[in-house]
Amino acid sequence: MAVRANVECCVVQGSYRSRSGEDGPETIVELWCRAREGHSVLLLVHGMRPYLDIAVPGRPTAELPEDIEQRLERVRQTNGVTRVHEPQEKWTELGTKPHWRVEVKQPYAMTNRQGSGVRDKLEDDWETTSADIMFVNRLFYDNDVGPHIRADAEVLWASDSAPEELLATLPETHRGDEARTESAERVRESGGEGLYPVDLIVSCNMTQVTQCEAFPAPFVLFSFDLETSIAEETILCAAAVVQSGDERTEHTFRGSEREILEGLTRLVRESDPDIITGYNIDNFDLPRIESRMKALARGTDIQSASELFGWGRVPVFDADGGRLLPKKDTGRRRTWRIQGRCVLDAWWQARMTLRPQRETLRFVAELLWPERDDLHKLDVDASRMDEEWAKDPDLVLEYCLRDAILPLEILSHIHAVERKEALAAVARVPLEVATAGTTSQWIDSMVIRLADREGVAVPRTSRGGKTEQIEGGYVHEVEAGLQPWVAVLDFKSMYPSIMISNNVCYTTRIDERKRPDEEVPEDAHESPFGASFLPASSRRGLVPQLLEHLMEQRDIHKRALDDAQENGDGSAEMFHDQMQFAVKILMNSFYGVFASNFYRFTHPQLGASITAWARSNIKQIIGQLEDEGHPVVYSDTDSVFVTAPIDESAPTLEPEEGSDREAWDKTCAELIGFGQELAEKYSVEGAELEFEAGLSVFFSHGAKKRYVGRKVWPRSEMLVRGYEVRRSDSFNLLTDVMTGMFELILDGESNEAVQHILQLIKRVRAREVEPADLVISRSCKGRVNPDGSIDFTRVYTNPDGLPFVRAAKQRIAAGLNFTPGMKVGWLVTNGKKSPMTIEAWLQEETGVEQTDYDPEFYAKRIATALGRISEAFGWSADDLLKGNRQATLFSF
DNA sequence: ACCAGTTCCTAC
DNA sequence: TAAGGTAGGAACTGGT
Repeated sequence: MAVRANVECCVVQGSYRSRSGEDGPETIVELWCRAREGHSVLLLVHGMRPYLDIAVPGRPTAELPEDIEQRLERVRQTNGVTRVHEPQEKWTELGTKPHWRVEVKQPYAMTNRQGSGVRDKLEDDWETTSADIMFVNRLFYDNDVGPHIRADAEVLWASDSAPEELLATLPETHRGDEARTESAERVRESGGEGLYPVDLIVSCNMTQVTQCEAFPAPFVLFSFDLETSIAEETILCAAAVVQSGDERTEHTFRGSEREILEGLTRLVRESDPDIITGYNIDNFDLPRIESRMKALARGTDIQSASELFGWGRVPVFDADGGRLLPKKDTGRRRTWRIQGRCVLDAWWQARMTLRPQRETLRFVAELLWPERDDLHKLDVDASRMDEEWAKDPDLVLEYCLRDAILPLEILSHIHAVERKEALAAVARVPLEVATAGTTSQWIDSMVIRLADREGVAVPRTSRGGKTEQIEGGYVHEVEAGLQPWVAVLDFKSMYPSIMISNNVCYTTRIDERKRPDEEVPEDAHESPFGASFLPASSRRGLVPQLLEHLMEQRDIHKRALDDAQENGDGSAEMFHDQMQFAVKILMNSFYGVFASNFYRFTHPQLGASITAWARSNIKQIIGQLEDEGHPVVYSDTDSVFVTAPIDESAPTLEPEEGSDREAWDKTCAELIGFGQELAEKYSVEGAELEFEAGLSVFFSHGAKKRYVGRKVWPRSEMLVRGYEVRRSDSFNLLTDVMTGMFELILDGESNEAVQHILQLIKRVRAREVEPADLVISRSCKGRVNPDGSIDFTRVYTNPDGLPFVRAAKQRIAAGLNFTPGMKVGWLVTNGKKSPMTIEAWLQEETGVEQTDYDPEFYAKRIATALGRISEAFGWSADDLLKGNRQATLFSF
């Protein structure tokens, strides 16, 4: 008798299987999930059919073509087509017209090669839509669910790790190791591949899969690291750490390469992780395991290969063994695909969230945990791994294990898993799409399901080439010098707001050429660009609907976040904070996707209109403010920096602790009042202006996107934008001295600031500064050749003219890892030559001290960067280098 | 000394 | 091929 169970889980990844049964072809969706209670689940979903929609090409006609029946009959007779549904009206760019849903045998029948797929064949006579949707996505769209689902399902098998209460309800034929053989057969009967390496295997119909409220799923993480020989390409040893909740288990592997790889594979299959991590595993460890697996496996025997690298969450004993092996996807997908799991590389996550100056694991560990020597102490020279391994294998193994632990620490520190799960929940995609997918996939997930509900046909992603660039945001000129008392105002979610209030959407764009008979109401929204959009009363756009919903969602999470903070509920606080952040990210992604020239619901007029409205709004406000006597000192896209009308006798410096603050506090209050007043005055429905910050002083050297300010509201802090201080390709010494300089300038001590610089330049020339503080770094591209070497010529016109390419080449020559896109550091050893000579900075990895640098180069570079700023006070870069001023134009 | 071209990184 | 956007500053090379 069938036992049913209610499962609440988060979908990690989905896939599908095809079979032909007695009732014809069937496509079964496989969902790999982690249940709320902690066990892993494989869910087989039945009842879905692959399909596409077809319509008569061109503008809709009053009558269908006379031969429509014959045409449809030809469709029915097309090889691969199993059924044609009754027509439904759907909106297209050319008007609303009937669409027939065409079911096909299997997903592959849609697009199989040589133009013989159903889609290709039908395209000659029909307009095809909904014809490039990945089959698994259909479950999420058609059922309107996200990653957190509830399924009322039949239990096919449960391991002993499944929840006790569930096991108690199961007959012996359905549980534990003794029931493996017959259970595997049962799973196959239900369309699965056999006994998947999970805790619970269940099956249900798509109607039994419903949305459940998002919850933090107790994912299992697997982090690993390899140490490899530099001379031989072989693997010397490996370490892995499995994390489940707060528990961690550590494992080390040594011996023959075969033993190491088999050991890792057994551990993956036994510990059953959802997420695979490590440091730069996408570019280093996973490719290395693959190449060693190929060298060690017996020919092309899948069985033998899978013993070494069968990390996929599918049964081992199966003819269809291709899914057992991880694969680097075709195309330029950044990460690997491991069936049933997702790869979350700590390197990439750290890079994106921390923007470290350098990207070695050592550097990131030191950045995050400066006090913890045990995490970044260097005891092994990575560039001499063979010698180190020969000398002290235990030490190398210890080092390897530490490098397997660190990625888990990094992911946890930056809440990477929570962030990805929240993104998945808001975009309503499997976890793997949140971690490895693209922005347009997230937007697709939100837009397509709404389009389906609203009867809008879903066009294919266009393959058009480059089109003309659209005009972007407006940036106001900024004058060099100090400006006291400035209020910063900005539009709240400017682009989303514009899209909502003007009903901007692919489905609302008025196009008299494409739809000449469409009624154009008087109150259409006409953008300054010239394009027009229907008012919401005629047709509400998909995008405005989605954005409005997201805005509401964000408010809900923000309120829940406040409540959680008040109640001291840490986990709820984390959850709602991640959710509101994910909503923000997704809201801001809409504009970019719709302004791109390839997205399926795109038209160049959409992006151009949005930015035109934005420019018009901000310029109008600037004009009004200036007319009213409030000078605008700066503005960028959605912000305005306005001089507050504050009496010249008011203090501009915050008084010392304890001294009389009355005048200061009063002035701050005036500034705040002014800011709030402006925000209220200039806010209109759909274009809300917010008082963002109050600055007691603002400074720029006169370049757009570069400024600093002393914030007095809402918090006291220094605000810096654009300057070297913010840039990851600056060097510490410059960053530090510039930060100090800004502090002094904002305090009105520009003379003092200049004196500091002069002294620093002296110290640099006397070689009295730490070489580590002079390391410059930039990211470096490259193409990996089949043999693993890097080709720089395919990405750079003159690679050897670029210092970072030379630094990358030095790294490679030293036997250290280089992966395209990674940041490389260097010291300039002779700046007089052209190109300058440099030395790659390898000290963090080799432990070998590097002291050679060109003092004059650094003196000059510091003088140039700081001179731009001190120029406002009469000190040019040359003056700084000379140590005195020729002529005094100003006095301070 | 100055210029054009290439490249990266940042602000929105 | 697969793919969110534009505006803008600055460093450097390799020329005149």
